[in-house]
Amino acid sequence: MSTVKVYVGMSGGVDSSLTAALLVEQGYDVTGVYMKNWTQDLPGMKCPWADDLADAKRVAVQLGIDFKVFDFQNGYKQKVVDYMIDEYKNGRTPNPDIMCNQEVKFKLFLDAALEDGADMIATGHYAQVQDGVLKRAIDDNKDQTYFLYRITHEALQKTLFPLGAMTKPEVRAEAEKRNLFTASKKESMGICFVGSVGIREFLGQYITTEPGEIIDTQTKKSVGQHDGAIFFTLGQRHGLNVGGGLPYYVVGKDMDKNEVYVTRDLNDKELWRKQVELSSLHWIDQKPADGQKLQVRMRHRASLIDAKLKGSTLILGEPQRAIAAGQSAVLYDGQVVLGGGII
RNA sequence: UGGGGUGUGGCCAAGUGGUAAGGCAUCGGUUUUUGGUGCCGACAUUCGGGGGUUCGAAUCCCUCCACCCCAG
Repeated sequence: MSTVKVYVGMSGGVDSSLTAALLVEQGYDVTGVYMKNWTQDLPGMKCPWADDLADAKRVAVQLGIDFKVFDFQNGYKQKVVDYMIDEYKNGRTPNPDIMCNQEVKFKLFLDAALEDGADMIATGHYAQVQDGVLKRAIDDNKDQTYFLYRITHEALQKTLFPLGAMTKPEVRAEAEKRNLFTASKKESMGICFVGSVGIREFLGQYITTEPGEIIDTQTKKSVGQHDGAIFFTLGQRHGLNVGGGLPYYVVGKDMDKNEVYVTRDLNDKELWRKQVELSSLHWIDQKPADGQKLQVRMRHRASLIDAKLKGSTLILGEPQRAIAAGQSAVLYDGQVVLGGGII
């Protein structure tokens, strides 16, 4: 039988570098692909993508595999960046990385790879896949399934996650053992295209904002002014610039009035939810039964908590803090990722 | 220009003779793919101004200034 052709998404980090190395060792016909996503080139700001591309290429050369660059700038801008900006405009708090996986990595990239002759794709995600079923990674600490719940069953059938059974320290060690150029590269964080600018400044470039009142819900009085309600999300503490006494936390906002509501009460009802409505439900394999006992993760790296889904209402076993509209609830049945929805 | 009160870093606030707590905010770092949270660190040579007493004062005295309350 002929060898399976796998296209590996290489970001220039350790994880995807080792992913490619492992696949080569396992006998696959590997091609490295750097996805050129949309970035914002600001004067005076150094964009790391060029370095990442160079790193990815360097590793590919090291491994002796083919290397390509796929340009997804337009798709990425439309599906991820614009989505994010729109959500913020509507007063919500989106998760662009989930959208990036759904729309770019496991759609655009997958399609482009297949078109280019690949049989499968692979990425350095910490997750496991088995017969099109997504499962949590062995390394609980690194599990990235939260970001992957909106991938389709079909896409997963053509996907490999070679790192799913490894822990991060093992990955580092194996990368070092192979002298991969990226072995000790620092972990990347934050929204890639926003870079070091910060979400505030980024949004500020696409949306004109006006100052508005910050209102204490306990006293109903204004305690200060903000520079745009769009910049604040549920549970947020910093950036209000209001001093004195105890800290204030955002408990809500009114985009039309451009008002941000805050409280000093850590137990404020708005801050703790035990029930949330989900929309845009997505199931990888099949929908769980109504009322079935499940586990849910309300944010990346949060622990799994018991929950039940009735219709589109998610009932949590214990109250969760600062569950903002636009964020995702990802449902699990043990190790299996069922899918989830947007709050 | 009658009586009372207050004035400590951007904000709140300890400290009443012994050489400026703490909190909030802010800034930086960190939590190893979102927002946010949390955590760690930095942050007043100076206590409304000016004199004086004292070995030594934010703390005592004098005086000026500012603000608040009550009265009229």
